[in-house]
Amino acid sequence: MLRAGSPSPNSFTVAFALKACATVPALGEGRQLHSQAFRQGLEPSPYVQTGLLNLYARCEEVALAKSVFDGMAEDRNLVAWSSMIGGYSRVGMVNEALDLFRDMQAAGVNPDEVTMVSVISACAKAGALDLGRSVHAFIDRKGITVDLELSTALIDMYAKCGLIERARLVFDAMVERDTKAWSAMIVGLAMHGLAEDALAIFSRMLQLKIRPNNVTFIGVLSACAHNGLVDDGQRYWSTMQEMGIKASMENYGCMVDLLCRSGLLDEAYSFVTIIWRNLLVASKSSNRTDIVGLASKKLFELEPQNPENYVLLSNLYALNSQWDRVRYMRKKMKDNNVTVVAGCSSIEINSYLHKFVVSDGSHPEIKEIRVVLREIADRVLRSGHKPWTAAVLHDVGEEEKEIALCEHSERLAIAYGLLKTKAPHVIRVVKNLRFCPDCHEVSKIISKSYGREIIVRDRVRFHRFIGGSCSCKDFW
DNA sequence: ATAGGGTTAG
Repeated sequence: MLRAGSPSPNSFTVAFALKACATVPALGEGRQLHSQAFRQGLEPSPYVQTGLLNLYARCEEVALAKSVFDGMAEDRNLVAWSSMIGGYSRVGMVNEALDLFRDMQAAGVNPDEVTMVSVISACAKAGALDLGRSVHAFIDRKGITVDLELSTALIDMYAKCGLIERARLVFDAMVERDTKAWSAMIVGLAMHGLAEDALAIFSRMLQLKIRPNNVTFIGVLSACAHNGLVDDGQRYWSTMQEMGIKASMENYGCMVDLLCRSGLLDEAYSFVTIIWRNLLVASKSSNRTDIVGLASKKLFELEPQNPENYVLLSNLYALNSQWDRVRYMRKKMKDNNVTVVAGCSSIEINSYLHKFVVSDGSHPEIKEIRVVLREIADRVLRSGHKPWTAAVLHDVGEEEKEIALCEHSERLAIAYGLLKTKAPHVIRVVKNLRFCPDCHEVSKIISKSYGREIIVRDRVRFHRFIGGSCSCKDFW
């Protein structure tokens, strides 16, 4: 159209083209459209504005989205607010999303079900149960329609926040369910180790002729993996092929996991050679140094710049007290100019999320937090644990321990929780860092010495520690 | 004829 020279695009044309870019998403093309719109003088149109805002929000360019949003000043309507909140939610900037949600109400704009999807999904990402519950109450109070998408977001939120029963209630109340809704429920149940329920739901889904997709099978296969159902898992894998559903990288990963957990390491190895990293994770506790060596070699050949590989292998060595190798990994990272984005733990107190990263001294109450860490260490020592375990809980001088273990984000978050919350007795910590070998052991010990329940959620599922007993099915 | 939303292993 531009090449033909006529007709000239108008605000409709640009808005539609922007939507296309947002859907792909295609940031480069979108930016060209932005300048095109500017040259054509179409930028002031509210539809072009929200088109641009949404383009940047969907491309996870929150700074750009925010600048468009700020430029809209008086023209901010429901769509603009929702799109911006969705942008923050998408990149995990939960507090920003929720602040904006409050600003929106203060500005007198009433949220609708689309807005609430982003808000609920922000709570899900954060594992913020109290917030999520109060937002759900808000939805009911305002009479906002809980439609298909919002129900799915609620299922996901309750599942990720640990209330699988509530997730189930939302699912059961739905009048219409599509593939994503079923998948959210199945993945949620799998995450909680409820394989039987997950598989029952899946077979109901098939009976109702709802077509599953690869995400559904992630739930199904991980449910099998968590519960040692190798044969079932392999059967579902065939089902997936028979249904013509193309396996994603994650699906392959589930299979490797499934086989490794049942001790079938050699089968996993030959199952698919491209999933070297999964193999590396799974061979952590297998003493198969041959597989560890080969997989890490392959990994570094394939992805020399991916910090996860270095962290994973470093933690693996730390777990086996091979400190010279840990040091070597650090050096190798430095030499290859690889930097790690620190893992983050967060804890929700009075509807606000406090985030911690490893060795982070920037928290305003860090002094008090360190006091609690020391107090925890004392208690742990008194309750008969090895000095080493206690040393893990607060800063240690010895280089080796320091490398692997000092002031983990999770411990900082737990200490802060103990500092700020007397009741209820449950501490919920959300953790992003993967491949962390010692966290769950330590959480269990802290839980026992304080007689308080600590729930740690990582990307995998919940680990519940109650006074020393552990309901986690395959506690490492 | 125009805008915003949900599920993804370890």
